[in-house]
Amino acid sequence: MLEPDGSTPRRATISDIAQRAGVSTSAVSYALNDKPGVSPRTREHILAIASELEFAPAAAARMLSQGRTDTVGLILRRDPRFLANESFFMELIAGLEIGLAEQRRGLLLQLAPDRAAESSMYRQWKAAQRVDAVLLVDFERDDPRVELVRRIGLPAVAIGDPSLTGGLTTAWTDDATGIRNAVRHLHGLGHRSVARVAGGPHFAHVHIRDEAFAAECARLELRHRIVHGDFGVTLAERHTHELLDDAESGYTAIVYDSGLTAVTGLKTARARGVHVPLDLSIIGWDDSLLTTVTDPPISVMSYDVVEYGDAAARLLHGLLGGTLPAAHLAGTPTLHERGTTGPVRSA
Amino acid sequence: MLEPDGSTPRRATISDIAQRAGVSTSAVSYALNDKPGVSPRTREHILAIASELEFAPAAAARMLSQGRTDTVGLILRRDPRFLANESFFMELIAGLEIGLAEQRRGLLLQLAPDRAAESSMYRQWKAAQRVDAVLLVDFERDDPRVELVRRIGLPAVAIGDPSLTGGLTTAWTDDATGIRNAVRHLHGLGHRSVARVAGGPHFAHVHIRDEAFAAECARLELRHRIVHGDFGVTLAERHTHELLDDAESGYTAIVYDSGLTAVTGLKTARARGVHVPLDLSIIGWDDSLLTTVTDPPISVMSYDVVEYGDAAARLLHGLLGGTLPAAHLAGTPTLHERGTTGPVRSA
DNA sequence: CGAGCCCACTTAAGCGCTTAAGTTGGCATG
DNA sequence: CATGCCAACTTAAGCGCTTAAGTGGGCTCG
Repeated sequence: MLEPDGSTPRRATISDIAQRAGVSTSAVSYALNDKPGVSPRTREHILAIASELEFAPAAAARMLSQGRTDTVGLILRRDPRFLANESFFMELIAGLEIGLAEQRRGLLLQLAPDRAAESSMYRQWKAAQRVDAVLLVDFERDDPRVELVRRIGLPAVAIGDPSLTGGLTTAWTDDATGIRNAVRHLHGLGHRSVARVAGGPHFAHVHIRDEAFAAECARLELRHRIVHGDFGVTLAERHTHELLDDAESGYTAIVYDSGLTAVTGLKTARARGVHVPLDLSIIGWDDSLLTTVTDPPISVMSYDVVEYGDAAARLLHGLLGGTLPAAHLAGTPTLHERGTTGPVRSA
Repeated sequence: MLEPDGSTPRRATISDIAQRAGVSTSAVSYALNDKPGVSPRTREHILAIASELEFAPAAAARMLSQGRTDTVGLILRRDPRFLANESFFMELIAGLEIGLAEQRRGLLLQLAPDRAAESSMYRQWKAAQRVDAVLLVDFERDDPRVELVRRIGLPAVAIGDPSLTGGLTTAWTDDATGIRNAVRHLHGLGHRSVARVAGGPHFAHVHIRDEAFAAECARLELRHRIVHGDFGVTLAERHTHELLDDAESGYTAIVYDSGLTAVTGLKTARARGVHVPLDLSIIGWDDSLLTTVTDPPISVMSYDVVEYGDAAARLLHGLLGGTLPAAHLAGTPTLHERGTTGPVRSA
């Protein structure tokens, strides 16, 4: 493909095709886009030449004249150093890619250090028409992005609970039902005093799990308690100690809000000589290698995140196709029982 | 920002600015791009109007007339389901983003199911001028992508060992020196019989580590052996058993090629009643949560992957700026000693 | 004091597509 | 056999920028 002089050849344009085929560029355009206006014979001829030249329409030219980019944006507002700790994002991205690939759309990825940077990036993308739509993750309560994308007219698909996405097209997982099932399961095993080590309460999903957890415990008349941390190791450890110190309450099960905190809880309990699961049952959240390599492996509430991403991509396709915004349930976390849950040791 | 009728306002173009400022569009263009041709007074005036209108140049128009997209592409040829297992990629992406953000470039991310799909995506990107350059990861020996990007004239930065990237601009980490140091460290601890549980031998970095490992062991007159797997749990377990079964060789240390395999090795040894690190020292590769949550935490060879990505982004900037291709050392894996390495138990 | 020069602009062309609005020539129709 | 119509095209305009090539007026300088 190199020219005699060693330079890269000029890429083919529709004009080149037109010239070779002896037609106008518009005929070529019609043929390539499968639109009426050319005879089957001519169309085939044009298509043949196009493929011979390995033609692909210049993305920029298409964008400019069509006003669409076939690209969607995703901004992750996370510390780059900790991003990799959450396999959730990588799985979500994987799922998104699967869905987007089918739609022949690309994914423009960006990290933002803070909320201001994130917002200005959305504005920027909108103003520069860099993306056709965006995906919103990591919802918080009263998330300002809902209002923002609406105001600037940037199509968006939210990945989070519908109660917080303000009517945007939403892909969600039913965490409330999930945690209710977790509580019920523990209740069934004989646990009567359970705790929850939660993430930051400003996160929407944390709040939702809080409410459902408390409600279900109350319904089943379980003694219960929730402590809020930040998904980090330090607080998870401290909170686990706190709960285990509380002999009066005698918690026999703890539900953690992530895989990492659950692992931390397991180690902490172990270090105190508390046997898991005989003395204490532990349930984590979200499946990952982390929770499977411990000894014993940790029982977790989880759902298929890759599929979740795929579902979001489909919703996005619908949205851009004109479907009206709606929430779409993409899964309910299910208990994957492994080695850290069991019946209460008979007193 | 909504019009009275509820529709989104038309975004501002340079014509709008030109009109308001009472100048031509070219004057606006010169002003916005900081080029000569407008007086400071006019420039300021134009800039003021632009910011008032929240103007951002249409990316597509820019691309079309400039022939550049300010976007770089990254294709990951990995099974979406397993992608998240390697925190490496997420960290690398994080690093890339840091570097790219400074250059005001975006990252177009794509997953590919196989090599054919990957190759055709590069061609596609090149033909459609979707990206200015690409980043190449996961190098294999005789990697066909080196030839491909050269032939189609797609600027590329390779992330891998220079011996395999065929003269492309390359960011690399010195795995050979890394593993030599690991071997030396073990030797210093008194180990005289060491093994290596490696990943798939078609991977470039695996091969490089193999060679350096063998050479260093030979130099230090250590009994040694390498077994090749696939970075997966099943083979890692089998191989660990195999090595520990080999009483004659009496391996007292095993170096694994990843975090996951090291964790697997630790579990396997434990299950056999082999004490780590008293009976067996274990070294993993690449830092991740996985290796820190085990008990004991695993000693690993690692380097700063985020920085690695950042370095790659910088190289890319240079490449697009006309710097000649060169290899750039971005780090040497260093031993992070934690709980799985120790002196040989005196016999 | 006129020639020439340069600064600060404008005009116009072009990037590679899409698409609305012509323009044919062939055919059926009354 | 003139009329009209439709399929199969072409022409031309436009998307929103960049930039090479003008243009005119104020200035310097001999």
